[in-house]
Amino acid sequence: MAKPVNPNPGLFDEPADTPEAPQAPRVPNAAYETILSWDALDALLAKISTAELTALDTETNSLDEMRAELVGISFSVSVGEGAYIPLAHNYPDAPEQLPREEVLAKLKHWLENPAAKKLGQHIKYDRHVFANHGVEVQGYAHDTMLQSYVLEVHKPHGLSSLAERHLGRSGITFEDLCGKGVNQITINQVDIAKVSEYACEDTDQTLDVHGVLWPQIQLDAGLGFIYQLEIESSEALYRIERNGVLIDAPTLAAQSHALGVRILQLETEAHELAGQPFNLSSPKQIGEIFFTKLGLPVVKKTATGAPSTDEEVLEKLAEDFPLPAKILEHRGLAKLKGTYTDKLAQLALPRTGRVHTHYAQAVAVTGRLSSNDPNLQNIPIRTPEGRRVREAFVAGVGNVIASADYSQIELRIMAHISGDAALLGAFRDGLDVHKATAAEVFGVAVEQVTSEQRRYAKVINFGLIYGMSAYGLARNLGIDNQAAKNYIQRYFERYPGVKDYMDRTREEAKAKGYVQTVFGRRLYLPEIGSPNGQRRAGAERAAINAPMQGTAADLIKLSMVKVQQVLDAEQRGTRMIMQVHDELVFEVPEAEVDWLTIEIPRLMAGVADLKVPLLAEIGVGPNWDKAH
DNA sequence: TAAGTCACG
DNA sequence: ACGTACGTGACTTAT
Repeated sequence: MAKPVNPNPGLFDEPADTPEAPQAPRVPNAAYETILSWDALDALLAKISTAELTALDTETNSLDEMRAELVGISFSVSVGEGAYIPLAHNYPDAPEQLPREEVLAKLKHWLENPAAKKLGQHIKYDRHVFANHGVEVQGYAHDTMLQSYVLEVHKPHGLSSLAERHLGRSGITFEDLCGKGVNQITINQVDIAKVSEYACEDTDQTLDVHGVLWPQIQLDAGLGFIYQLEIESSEALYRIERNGVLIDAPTLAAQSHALGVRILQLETEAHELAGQPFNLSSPKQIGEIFFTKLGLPVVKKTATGAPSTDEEVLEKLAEDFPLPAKILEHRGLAKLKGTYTDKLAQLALPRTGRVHTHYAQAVAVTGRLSSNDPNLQNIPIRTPEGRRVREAFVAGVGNVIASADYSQIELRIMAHISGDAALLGAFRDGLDVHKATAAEVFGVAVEQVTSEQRRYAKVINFGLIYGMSAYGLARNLGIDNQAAKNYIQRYFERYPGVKDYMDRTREEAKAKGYVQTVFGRRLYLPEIGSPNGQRRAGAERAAINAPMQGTAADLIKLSMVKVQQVLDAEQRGTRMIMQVHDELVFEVPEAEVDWLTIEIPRLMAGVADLKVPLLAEIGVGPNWDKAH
């Protein structure tokens, strides 16, 4: 039977998949107020000044937080109520609004007062928006997005999802207001009454969601600790994003040009070898040329059954044929040019030449950050040509770049959690851990370990962190299954504590449906009980990896918070400018280099007292490449 | 919008 | 017998 058409989607939709969600009656709109006079603003200010906690939200003309301008501000101090101050609605015949800068001047004291406690959904964004108007908001105590991330990392964290899931409330959507696709308009072009309803609903629902989630967090000391860490990290991340990183555009342009010349040359050569023109960037067309026209052997297939042309396949085919090598080189260079050397300078702010990434704090299920627009966490380093991109990450006049990274952080965490005596001993003795592993697995003295054996041990150690199988290890080392099995068996004989940890973790995941980091972050594994063996096995591997990756994420967040706190307290000129999972990058006045090279590693190593020492190493140079 | 590929830790 | 290493984001092609 066909569902009846809903004339007003979003407003009256039933929550589809949350039978446990309570059904609250829709809030009467009468309690939502639009502020258009100074008297009304004064009354609002009086109200929020005495409130215990105020939900605060901005409406803007852009999702790009560095460029977004305020269109209006909404507030709620009790559930069911709300107030909206329209500031920059400029459609034809829009009512006269209070002047934006004067309103902000009036609100500035309250906004910047740390004692005036505030709540928001994704507060890092709003911090940027206010900062764009010269206001540095203080007193942000809560963020419902981060509450959800801490409590239910595997579920969506958008406000509308939270309101549906926890309150059974729905509301006006952004698309209802502004449309979508090419016809989408910005919120300043939308009727004030409609936006007021929408904006008040946002702060109202935020306060309402907070009332449900915050008590749940308070029930568990570990979750409370992690939540506080997330709140403090949010501010540190805001500072990093705001600082941005200086990009040397001419260097990138020169690299782009050189890459372009070589790419064209490779195209010509590839077309000649193929006997016809084709698009070297199209795996489909490569497949046709390789496997249909030239009759090359199919090495492996993709997820959808098509013959694969990925790097591994091309390497293999390049042993016997000339064309795959051309494509391989073309792929690499086109990736560098298209993703990095062409793009990074475009994303810099013209006035400052700095790029400002966005760190997503509630995306990665392990507790890690992710970085986007641009992603500064996947800048090349593994090949010499790629690594040159890092030469374009530079410091301003009188400054240098410093990079501090945790050494072997995940293996150290594995040693801590497992308590394995041999692994703990290796770290306590300051050994080269891969070499030590090789000595154990191959049964030779540490001094006798060959570079080949060390390389094997390194792959094994990585494999352990990823919850490897013999099959996976065999593929990675290019050895047969039985040999891989033997290595793993040998490893577990030498490091029985690690074996126990792996077994315990699988059991814990199955019993509880989640695993935890050292600091109490929970990582849910919905597929751990799946009847599908493949999915279940995947969840088991994730269960083994998550405590290590997640604890490492906790540690670097602790470091970011601590380091920023010290930089502020000592009024240093050093600025934190990037985070890359186990690495923090700084722009440092030359006069502070001596201080920083001692103090940052000390701070990073000191954020936690584990059964193994933490080690952070730091390098300094004129650019990010030379700082390693 | 999905698929394939590849950049990072 | 199965057939994958854990976690991300961006680009290009093709539908």
